[in-house]
Amino acid sequence: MKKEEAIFRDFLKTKGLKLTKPRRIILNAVFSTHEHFNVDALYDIIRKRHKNVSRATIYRTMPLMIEAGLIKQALRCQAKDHYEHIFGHKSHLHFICDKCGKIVEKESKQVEKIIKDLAETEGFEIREFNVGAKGLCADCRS
Amino acid sequence: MKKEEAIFRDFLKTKGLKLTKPRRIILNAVFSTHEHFNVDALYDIIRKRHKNVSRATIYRTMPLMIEAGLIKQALRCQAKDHYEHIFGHKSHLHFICDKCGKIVEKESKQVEKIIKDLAETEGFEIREFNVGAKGLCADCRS
DNA sequence: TTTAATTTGAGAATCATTCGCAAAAATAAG
DNA sequence: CTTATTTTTGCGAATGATTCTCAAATTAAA
Ligand SMILES: [Mn+2]
Ligand SMILES: [Mn+2]
Ligand SMILES: [Zn+2]
Ligand SMILES: [Zn+2]
Repeated sequence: MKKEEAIFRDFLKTKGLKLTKPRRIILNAVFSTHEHFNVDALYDIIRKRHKNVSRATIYRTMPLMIEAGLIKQALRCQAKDHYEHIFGHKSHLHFICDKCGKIVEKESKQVEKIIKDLAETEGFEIREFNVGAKGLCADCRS
Repeated sequence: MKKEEAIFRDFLKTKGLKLTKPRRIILNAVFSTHEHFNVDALYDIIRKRHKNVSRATIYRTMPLMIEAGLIKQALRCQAKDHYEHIFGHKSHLHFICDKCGKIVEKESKQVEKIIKDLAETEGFEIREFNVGAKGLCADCRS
């Protein structure tokens, strides 16, 4: 059993929930990608594998995987929520190109540290960072 | 004429657009608040003043005011886009409480500087920062 | 196998935002 | 002050992502 599956199973158990077949299929789809994804993308991946899971179930599963600490809401693009892995990935910030939609990722321990400190002085408990900027990517500028 | 109106008028002129009555009403509503606002909130403010502007027009005006540099998309809350002033306000980051919805603002020149530098090395031109975190506010933790 | 609790799929319902279009307003010209 | 041209507006319909409802299916326990 893959590590993320163990994490998910354990999380579900603490909530009195079950690691069902559809949930396992969704989990595999989620961790088969290495980019940002949205519900429709997962739906397509699952269909291509000749599995069948309804969109409703995918929608219902995202918050569970977020609460389990496996994924997070990364950004909103084309009116859709996009997610990304947390498990096995470093935190980073996003530069989103308004013109072509491209997303550039950058790491910065510093930014995160500063935000953490600010949160602490405020008594705020951070669950999910959301750091980035919108604008024009290098290609679209020229 | 207030400064923001002059800015808006000048911006519109460069685009061959007109500073109409509805646009002026919306502008006043926008700058009558000093908090984050959404389209419905503006609609209510306008109605209370016995003016009448359709939601469609408000929706159409937001992108104009953004491009004019007067406001920005601040965050998304309860499935609605929320905006805030840029003109006359310092840039800041948002801590959003998942439980009660409260938003705490914090300034940090440092964070902005680091992000700017990262963008520069990437050749990315920033138009709008989006920095913050979601979690639990001090009140909701206890 | 029986039972009780949870989950699922299908489609309907929501709801913010966008669109289409004919009527109104703004601006320029005469 | 007209007339002509362009832009804008309001209305309501359309869109589309997400959520909800609920009966049937699955799961795990007894
Ligand atoms: Mn990312
Ligand atoms: Mn703010
Ligand atoms: Zn681009
Ligand atoms: Zn709170």
